[in-house]
Amino acid sequence: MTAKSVPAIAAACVSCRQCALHSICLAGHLPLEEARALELSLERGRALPAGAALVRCGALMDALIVVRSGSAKSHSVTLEGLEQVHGFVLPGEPVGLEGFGAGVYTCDVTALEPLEYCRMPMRGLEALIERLPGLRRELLRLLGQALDESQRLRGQLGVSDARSRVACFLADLSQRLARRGLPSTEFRLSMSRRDIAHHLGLTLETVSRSLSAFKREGWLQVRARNVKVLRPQVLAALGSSI
Amino acid sequence: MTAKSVPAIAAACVSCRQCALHSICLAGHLPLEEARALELSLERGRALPAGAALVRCGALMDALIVVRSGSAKSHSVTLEGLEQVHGFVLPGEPVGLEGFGAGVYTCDVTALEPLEYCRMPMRGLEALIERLPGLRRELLRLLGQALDESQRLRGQLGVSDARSRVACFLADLSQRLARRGLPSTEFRLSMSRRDIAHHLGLTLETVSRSLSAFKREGWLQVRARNVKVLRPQVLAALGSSI
DNA sequence: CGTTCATTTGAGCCGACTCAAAATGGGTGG
DNA sequence: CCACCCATTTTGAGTCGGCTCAAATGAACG
Repeated sequence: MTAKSVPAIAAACVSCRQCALHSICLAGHLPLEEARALELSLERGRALPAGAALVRCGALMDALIVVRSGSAKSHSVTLEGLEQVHGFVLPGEPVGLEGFGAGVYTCDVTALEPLEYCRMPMRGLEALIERLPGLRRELLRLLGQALDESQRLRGQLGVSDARSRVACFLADLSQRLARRGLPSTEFRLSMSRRDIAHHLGLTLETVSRSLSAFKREGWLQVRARNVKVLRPQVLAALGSSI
Repeated sequence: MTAKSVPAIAAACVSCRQCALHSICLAGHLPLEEARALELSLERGRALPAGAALVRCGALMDALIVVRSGSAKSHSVTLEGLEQVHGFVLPGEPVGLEGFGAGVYTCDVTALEPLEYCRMPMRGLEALIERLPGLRRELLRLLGQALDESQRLRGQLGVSDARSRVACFLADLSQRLARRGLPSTEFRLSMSRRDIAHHLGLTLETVSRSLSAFKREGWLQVRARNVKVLRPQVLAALGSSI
């Protein structure tokens, strides 16, 4: 009695309405012509195989990239050669926003599965920012939100134990999937235990043990990378409060 | 033979040239009249006593605030009532940038000592953003930089032990003081051990023990909140590499 | 069907936490 | 100026969670 194989995250593709660029594409209160002008400089539907680099650390940030389908991990390597995983990118989410800091990407973003993305060249973006107030606001909003999430997650890591972190990770992932209209209680993890561990400041063994513990207590089914959440409330409670 | 009392961070006040708003105030390539217009809507030199709130969680973000002198801590409270300290704000640094996410501040910022700050109302800011390309770029840069720093710090917390974190904290503080032209090897900590601990995901006892260990090994002098760094390289190495 | 990588599980150890008490420092009022 | 009080900081002892090292199991792919 285990979780059955379900379509990978890659199989689903958000519509423009659910895209993080939604309010940019539709450009708030823009007249139709302006919205069209925007889509003209937007390169859509580019594809990458699993394991390919969407963004490379140190490269000039010459475009704003948003994942359209599939998933990726944002990561970098410390001076000692240890990998830190900053986060996982789901469809509709922008990539490499921290590149606005220096105009250069400061981390790698790697596809975890076959992936599609949209690309908005910076040159065109800056010109549009000048004309479109909604775009300006949306960009600031995205950055502010990313900053808030990063700080909040860091707080979590500081105060919670291993099981809470894993629960928090699952709850967050589930919630983000739900927001995209994807199945949120039964899904396939596109990242390895090692990736999860490096994201949560744990070892892969500890992540595995936590998942096994959840399974043993009947809160979820885990079989390899297939997950089925049986007690969402319990996970959410573990993740956010204890 | 201990560190002598030195002026608190509060005693120093950055000039506009060292301010994070520098490129905003001078507004890049702005004609003089525009720079003057900017300073007109900028409220400078407001003051707060130690312990007062510079920003309150949940409050509407109606201005962009930059600390001018003194220092503050950015913090919030988890659901369980545990305090998490997101960071410490030094002169010249902006405050509450994550408020751009929802238009509402998502953390408290509290003065650690008597403090002065500048305040740029959002209404005026938005109008200026429309007109001044340099201001737009600077704002995105600040947000991107903050995001990058937050992610980088989170990575540190994930992989390093207690002593490395404390060393990293001291090295970072020292570097930021130096950038402001303040003494960077001998200074007074404006925050408590508890604040440092909650910032680094440790307990206050562990922070104290780490500082004592550094003292014992001759890397720095610590006496209450007065710190004198004797071996900057060692601290930096501990913080960034081990 | 075999190879290879990812994941699970076990045993033992170490560092950071918890609980507790002593010491230090800063500030206040007499 | 001094004595006192309070909060902060330091130090100690013991426990436990997560890490390390190691081996077995399971899954994926050609």
